[in-house]
Amino acid sequence: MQNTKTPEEMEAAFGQQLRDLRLRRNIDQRQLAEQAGIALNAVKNLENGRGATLTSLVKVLRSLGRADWLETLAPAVTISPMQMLKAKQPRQRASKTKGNANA
Amino acid sequence: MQNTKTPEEMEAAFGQQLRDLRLRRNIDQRQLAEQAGIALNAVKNLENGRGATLTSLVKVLRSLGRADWLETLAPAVTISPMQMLKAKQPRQRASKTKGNANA
DNA sequence: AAACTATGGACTATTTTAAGGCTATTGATT
DNA sequence: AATCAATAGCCTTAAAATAGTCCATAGTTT
Repeated sequence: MQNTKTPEEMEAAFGQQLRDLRLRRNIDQRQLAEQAGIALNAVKNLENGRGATLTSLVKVLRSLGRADWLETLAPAVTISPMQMLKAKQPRQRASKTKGNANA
Repeated sequence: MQNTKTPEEMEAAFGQQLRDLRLRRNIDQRQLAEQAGIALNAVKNLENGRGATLTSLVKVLRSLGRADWLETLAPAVTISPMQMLKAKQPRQRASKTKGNANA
């Protein structure tokens, strides 16, 4: 069962979360824009899911004190020193062999 | 103690995580771009932190099966039905009173 | 209910990114 | 070590986002 949301819907829902974060801190869009160092319009775009750049998002997250969230996408896999010795270095490019490695 | 990373560095580090996700699935940038329905260059931009749109990011996350991550930014606060009765409806706009509500 | 003000929406100019193609590099494979 | 293929980088054009301003709408406050 996959998510049926369209990218547009996902952006809008995401914008709502940003808004929630901002409101919990009780600051208005103008203040946030100023703190983040971007235009008020950029904040509006983000919250309304009307298109934004990753740069704007990052700056806003920093301002909201949630920059750490960006690091939670692909948590680094930690292995023991013993395993480390055996392990081959991680792949830097996708491999040719069609049979793909893992899920 | 705050993070000293610049927005640029954060974008680059984030791009690296995207790359990690992709490599774990062992697909190349071209395939990912195709699946996501965006240009190969957009994928490069994302992974190298050279500027990207939120739309591109969302499409890529969908393709990588990590769209759910987008919903983890501001988890909705759940309260009991009893609390619900007392609770005032959440703020829709930042308040004027300078004393801000919560951290 | 009246006043106040945060937010949405539109508009224009400017900057940035997407798209598509092409080459150079370099990791991976045999 | 030689080949093959994934990726970086650059170019041009089109599309999209930013910035700045103004006004309309609608929460909030008094």
